[in-house]
Amino acid sequence: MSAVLQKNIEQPETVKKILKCAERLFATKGYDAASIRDITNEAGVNLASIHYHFGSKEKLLEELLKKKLDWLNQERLNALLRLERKADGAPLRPSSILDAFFGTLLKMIDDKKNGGEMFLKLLGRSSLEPSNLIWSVATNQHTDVIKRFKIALCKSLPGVPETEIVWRFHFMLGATTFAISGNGLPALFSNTDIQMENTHISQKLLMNRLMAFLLGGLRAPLSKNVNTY
Amino acid sequence: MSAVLQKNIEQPETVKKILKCAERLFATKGYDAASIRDITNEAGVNLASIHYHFGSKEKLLEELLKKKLDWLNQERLNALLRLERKADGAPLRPSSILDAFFGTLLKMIDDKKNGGEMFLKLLGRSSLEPSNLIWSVATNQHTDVIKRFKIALCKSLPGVPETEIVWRFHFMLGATTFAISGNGLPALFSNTDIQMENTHISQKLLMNRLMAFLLGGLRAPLSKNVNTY
DNA sequence: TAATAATTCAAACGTTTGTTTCAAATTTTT
DNA sequence: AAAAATTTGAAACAAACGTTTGAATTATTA
Repeated sequence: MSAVLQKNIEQPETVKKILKCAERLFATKGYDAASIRDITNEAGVNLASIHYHFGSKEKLLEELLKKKLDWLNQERLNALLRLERKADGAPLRPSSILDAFFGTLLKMIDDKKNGGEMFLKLLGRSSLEPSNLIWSVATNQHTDVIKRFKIALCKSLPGVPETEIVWRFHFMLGATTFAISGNGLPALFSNTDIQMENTHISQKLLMNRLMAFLLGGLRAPLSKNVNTY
Repeated sequence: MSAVLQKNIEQPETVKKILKCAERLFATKGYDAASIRDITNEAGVNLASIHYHFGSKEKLLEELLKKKLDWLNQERLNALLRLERKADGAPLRPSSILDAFFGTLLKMIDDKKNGGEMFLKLLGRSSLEPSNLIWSVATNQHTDVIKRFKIALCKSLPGVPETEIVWRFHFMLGATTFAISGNGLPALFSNTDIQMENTHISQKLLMNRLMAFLLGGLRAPLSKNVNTY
């Protein structure tokens, strides 16, 4: 009987090994370029085991993303609820909201045991891929979490139109994605006079830098022409 | 004799058709997913013509990116030089510099004739791809242009450390990339209460929004902890 | 117009891809 | 211990991939 049908009862050794290697290979080589032979070879399991345990290569990626996204958005929601409980009805500070949303994400970088950095690279890559698989695994739970953050931001920034906040949310996602998986800048400035601390980016330092940037962008004065559309 | 060796003498009809279709297909499906059969079929040319005219599929992508990047960075440089000539030695306003760099990029969206929007999507996608092909076509000319902008920003923002400016440059690139090729947000907020004008984003409106955000991020107060590294 | 070069064409090449098959091995249940 | 279900294993599958070939065709040159 195929194991695809019975889920979450236990995680056999083989499944764990596949998930771990698939995560790293998808992140480093990209989904298309990482073949299931690469994955099974590196995991030391049989070629057919991916189809046996997951059904297909695409299902494997979906499960990978879904599992971590579920966890991430639950963490985000918890952080937001904690803030709102403490604020007791009052609007939150924008920096607190960003910290709950993007800070929770960035904290995963240092989760080496669970391959946090690999996941973040994979997440960033998937966000721009045309197949849009990242959004196909977005459940109602995820969109609900996003919506709660949007509402919190609107309350936190009265006077800024909701549409504007949504756009800036979008921009912040882009900046964060590049901050995580952007291999662009180091390459761009290699062999020049800038020395980047890119061998291992300290999560705390990167987070401080990114947060200052995001907050500045989020709170930027509105363009005069925005409402003349 | 292979046409790969003799360049820029003229652009046969076949080459133009290939470039046009390849640009759109690479942008919409991604480099891996867009097969040379897709391209040649849609272009109405023979399967072998890609190898005859370009040498390989990868060379085709390289040529595609290189041609437009050359043009883009030349435009950027011209805009910057124009600003510096007018300023006559004085530091430029940050908004002017961002306008020269990112504004020049965003203007390409409306260049329908030359498939500007398709190129921008392709550019954004390529930036995060692990193969890092986008940086392999970066000539000295390109890095020189980037470096000039970095210097201009440093002059424009005394008191902000160069390293910080480089990072914020990185963040701005990410936000801009998502602004262009981010299919994330519309999907995220579909079926909700937000209506996005996403069928065709007005370049001018998007640019105003993005510029306000970038400028806010660039000029954000420095995080206290940044220099305690 | 004859000769030469450049281009197009259909067909096939050898790999690699994700997937399937079915028997062997292992684990679990009875 | 016997039986049943689950998991692994090696091999092969069909399809799609980028690439190559060599003859036919078109364009250029002499």
